[in-house]
Amino acid sequence: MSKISARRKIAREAGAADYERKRQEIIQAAAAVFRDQGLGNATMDEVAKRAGLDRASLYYYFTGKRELFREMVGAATNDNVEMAEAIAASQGDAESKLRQLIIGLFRSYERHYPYLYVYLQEDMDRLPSDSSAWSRRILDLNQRFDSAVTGIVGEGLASGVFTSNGSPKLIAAGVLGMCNWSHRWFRIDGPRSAEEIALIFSDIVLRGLVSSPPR
Amino acid sequence: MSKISARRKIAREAGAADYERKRQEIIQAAAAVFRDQGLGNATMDEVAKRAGLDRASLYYYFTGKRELFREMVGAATNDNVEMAEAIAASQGDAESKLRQLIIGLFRSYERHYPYLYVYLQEDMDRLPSDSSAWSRRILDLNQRFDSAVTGIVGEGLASGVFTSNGSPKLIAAGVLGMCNWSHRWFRIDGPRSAEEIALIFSDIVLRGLVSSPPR
DNA sequence: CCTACCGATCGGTAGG
DNA sequence: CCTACCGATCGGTAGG
Repeated sequence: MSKISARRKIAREAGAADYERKRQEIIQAAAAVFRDQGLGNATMDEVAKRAGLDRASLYYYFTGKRELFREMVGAATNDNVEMAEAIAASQGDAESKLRQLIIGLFRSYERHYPYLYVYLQEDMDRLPSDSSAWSRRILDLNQRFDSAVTGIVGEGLASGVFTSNGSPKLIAAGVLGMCNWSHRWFRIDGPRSAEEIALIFSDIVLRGLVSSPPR
Repeated sequence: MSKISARRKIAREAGAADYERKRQEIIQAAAAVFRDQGLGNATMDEVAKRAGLDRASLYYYFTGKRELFREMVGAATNDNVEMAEAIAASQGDAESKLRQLIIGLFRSYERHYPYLYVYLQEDMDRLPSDSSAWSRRILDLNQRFDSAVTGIVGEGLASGVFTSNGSPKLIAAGVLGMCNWSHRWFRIDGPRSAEEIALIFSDIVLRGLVSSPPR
């Protein structure tokens, strides 16, 4: 019996719900391990221990480490891009859009914790070169996300709402860096919520970008 | 001095210079590989290829991958901390200090390229747990660096030069994130010099932090 | 006896 | 879901 049909059989007998629940448990456990150790250093043995089952059993639910990683970051990154594109396409000036984006991003980090951080801490350019459909999709998502942010900044500069010597791309890189670097220090049980942090950061960035009224 | 010992001395001196030169060549090659692949994924074989010698020969010059990494990032991080502490201890208000720090940091990235990026892209908390003297030293340097930056921000808030709802630590994390994330996108042969980028970023951050005069 | 290596192979561990 | 095990690969080291 093939792996797929074995899965189907189990799914029928024990219920697809159990199978799926177990998968989610494993993803949770794996995410904690990946976050702590990094994808490369993390071992499947460690994941198994954290999930409370034998290492070999992981391969019943997932084809391997790579699939585990992909499933945990795929949905989260997708959400993220949709959020950014919705904000970019919305009504309002660039200032409010950029603020919404920073807030949306931090909320996303919190809601999907730690999936997006697991993703952020891996440099996709450096992951074992693999021109798979997944890699191409995630690269496309990344580009769309960057485009949305760069677009908002560019809009702000063009309309005169923002003032800066930097290009939209460079400014976007700065703002995103400020947010993304939080993967090194943000803790879900820390003193500040993601939203509080987002507000403070967006205050700084927007005061820094928004053109001062003439005095 | 006997003929023999004279010869030995010359041989030793010429050898030592060659030896040191060779070491530096290897460090250069290894830095490029570590930067491209990340420390964990990089193989000594790749380093050897890039350096143009046999893999086994690397072990004549370095005890291993770890020593290679340490030597390349050690000096650079040390410079960095001294720079930050000198700025923190200097005359001037927090605004000019923070600007100097951002500029100093980007200059440092450029000058030590890619050593500091090799360091930044590794999460020291996650490197194979090793409470060696080196690890303790580098951790201490990190703390001193953060303290210097946090100190400058705190000084700015306390003196009223800066206005923000954020703590010095949080603001410092934001500013440093903006700079540090450049390890993902800054290229030494890119369109902007490190200094240009630093000026643009510090304009944004400082306009965002410096208290507006009452209108 | 030291230097700068090389070809071959070790022990240990990873994913599967 | 486990026990036993593989093929491959890595960092590091032996003798010459």
